[in-house]
Amino acid sequence: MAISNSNNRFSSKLTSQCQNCSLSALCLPIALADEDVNRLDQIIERKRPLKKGELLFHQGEEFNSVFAVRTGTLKTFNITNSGEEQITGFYCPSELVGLSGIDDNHYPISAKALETTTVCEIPFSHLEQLSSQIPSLKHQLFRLMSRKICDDQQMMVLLGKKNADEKVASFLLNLSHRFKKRGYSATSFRLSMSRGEIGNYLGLAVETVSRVMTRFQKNGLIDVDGKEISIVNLPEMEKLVGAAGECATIEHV
Amino acid sequence: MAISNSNNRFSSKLTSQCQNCSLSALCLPIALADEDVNRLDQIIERKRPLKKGELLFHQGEEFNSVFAVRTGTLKTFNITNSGEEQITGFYCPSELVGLSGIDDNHYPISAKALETTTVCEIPFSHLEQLSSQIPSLKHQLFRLMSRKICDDQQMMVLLGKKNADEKVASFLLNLSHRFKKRGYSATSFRLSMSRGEIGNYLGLAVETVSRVMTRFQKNGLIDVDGKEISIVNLPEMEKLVGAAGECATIEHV
DNA sequence: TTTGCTTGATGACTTAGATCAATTATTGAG
DNA sequence: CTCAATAATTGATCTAAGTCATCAAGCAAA
Repeated sequence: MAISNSNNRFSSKLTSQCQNCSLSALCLPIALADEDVNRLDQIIERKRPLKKGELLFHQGEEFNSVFAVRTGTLKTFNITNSGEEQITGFYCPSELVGLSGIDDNHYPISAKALETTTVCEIPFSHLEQLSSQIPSLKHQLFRLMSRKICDDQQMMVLLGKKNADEKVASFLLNLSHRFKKRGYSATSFRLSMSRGEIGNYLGLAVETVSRVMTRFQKNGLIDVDGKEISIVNLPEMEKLVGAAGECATIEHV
Repeated sequence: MAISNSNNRFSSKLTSQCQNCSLSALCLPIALADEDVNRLDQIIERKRPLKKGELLFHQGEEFNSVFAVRTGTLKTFNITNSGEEQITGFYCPSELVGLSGIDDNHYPISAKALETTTVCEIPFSHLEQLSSQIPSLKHQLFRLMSRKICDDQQMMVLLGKKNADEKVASFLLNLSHRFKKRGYSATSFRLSMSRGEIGNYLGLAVETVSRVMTRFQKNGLIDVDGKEISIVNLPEMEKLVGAAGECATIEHV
């Protein structure tokens, strides 16, 4: 029940947010055992909201917790030797941030709020301990990490092999699928990141992102109004990306 | 003792190969408890060697095991919708392949031998079970997966932000560090992959890889003789890549 | 040894996307 | 609401790296 409100803490009833949480697969299968749900629920801290631009954690900081986004959006990035920022991911509600810090006990990236954002903090040592007692919890953790590896590798394919059109289309469809999975519209949503951030993430210049999106609109693939996006011709977009089939692209957590 | 010979199975003495294995951190801390080492050792299967070009597992196949490379080299790749191969990684002795299959119980990639290669097969269900009984084993598994996430993200930075020179230099230094870590020369080694495979992995055309390496040689950075590589001017190469500092680049498992 | 067959190197040319520059929208602080 | 600051669009040019083409060097089969 990572994403429930505190006043539900000791209730076995799940809030609607919980049901869409990436941790739900982690919580729900064991929801029957109220005491387990409560044990998990009790290690989770709800933090005060982050304002736009605030850091959740920064590159090099000691790792203690992973975080589930409750509302809002985060980006993760690292600062390269040449001082530029390289965005490595965007995190929507119900997604988990910080797993890369487990290895050497320090976060290798920073996480920053793109808008007002609330998160659940899950102290990793507690989670790990609890996972010893609840095998299905441990298995879900392995699965989550495996999924992340899978997704990152799809991103490598995108960066290494795709052209600008395919990159932008993949990006939009990926967001679409993530929204849909959580019960929001798959065809109409708001981008919480700037064009510059999209370009940075996709390995493209801002201008290229802008041009591609304008062209997509001209060709009737999407409808752009600032940060509001509608996918008008979903099949054509999917054709552009190259249909489904690849790993967990579509199932991006 | 993932990488020991079978005749050492019931001995608590670790072979030298074991000591350099990525699983050693996973084995050695518990080496004191002979019975634990034996328990781990007993679930591991040594497979017959793979010949060059043979598949260890293929994209879509049911996931059952992760594999530790004992000798030789593997590449992992997936076939994109357009039918091209995209290489996602190279695996040297002591490195672990297959973690991306945990998520949906099927490997999302294929793994192929670049030369005669032997691996230890570690049935994941057994490993997971054992990890319930040995907390340090579980922790090491989390760390290994976290490390992989970290490394893949560095690869994303490489693909998204670096130019051809930086890509090739990063690649060579990464190999160098991995060899060094295992007690081999950091400055002189043999590439088991073709120029084409390097290019595919780095998001470059074969010709570009070839030209960059030739230029590096002209500038006295490296010495190339077919697949044999010597890094002549390590400091200059490191400067080219942009020094250390980033995540686990240098600590690539 | 000869005949492919594959891999790598190198030159000539092309191009996708970057960079530079100038406008035009948005945003948000006071 | 107003105005500076920031973000997005659009056009003109430039360039890093891709593509195409050729040749040389290994290597394997016969």
